[in-house]
Amino acid sequence: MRIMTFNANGIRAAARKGFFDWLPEANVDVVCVQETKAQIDQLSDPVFHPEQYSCHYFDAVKKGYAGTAIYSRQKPGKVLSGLGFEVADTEGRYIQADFGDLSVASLYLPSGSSGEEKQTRKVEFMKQFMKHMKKLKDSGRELIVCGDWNICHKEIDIKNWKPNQKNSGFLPEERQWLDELYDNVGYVDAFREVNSEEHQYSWWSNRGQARANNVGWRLDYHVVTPATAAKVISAEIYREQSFSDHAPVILEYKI
DNA sequence: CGTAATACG
Repeated sequence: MRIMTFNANGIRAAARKGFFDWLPEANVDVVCVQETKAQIDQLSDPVFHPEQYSCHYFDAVKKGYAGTAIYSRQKPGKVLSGLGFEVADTEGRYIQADFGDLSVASLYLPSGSSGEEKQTRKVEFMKQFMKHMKKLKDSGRELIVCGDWNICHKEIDIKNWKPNQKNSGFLPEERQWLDELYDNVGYVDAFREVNSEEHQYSWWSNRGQARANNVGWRLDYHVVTPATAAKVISAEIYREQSFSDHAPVILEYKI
């Protein structure tokens, strides 16, 4: 099973740049999209409902903002939208599709980079989301939470770690929250199971020549249960595919 | 500076 996570930064913009033309070539079974920045009535064009896939969108109430989606070749047994708290539910930040014993989710964790109030909201979301992850762990289901986590975990995951230690996305408390998720709650950064290379980034600033020079951050993860981590075959970031300021990240699993 | 609607990342 091949699964992609992709922050589209506007699914309509990504479509114009050829994302849906490339999709068949990517040959994935599940696509987890973040920042669709559109509401379902703005996505009536068939391009946004590729034929081979069962497509589910979860939009923000606010127009042109946030939103997640899941496309899957197999029709999900069940789709869950939201998490039961305000920010997740009104901003379309979490959608989960269940396939038998396996759940695959698309997460768009809030960004805190545009000010102190946004950072406070992000931290509050993180707190609530940790509870959700603990609950899911206890359910014993096999789980793959794909998405834009908006946190860089380690020095290896960011080009310039030193000057970014006081910037949202690489704050010590954010990195510690991921430590907690991995070391104590028991999840695994699936990408790092098979890929320990440096310079593996999934997001680059639009400013300057950041992407051309690969001055980036790894923010887009597949966070999985240990049993699933043992099934990772390969992990690749498609930096050359410029549909968005994020790159698609595809993992292949023995599922 | 790009995306999409005048904010947000």
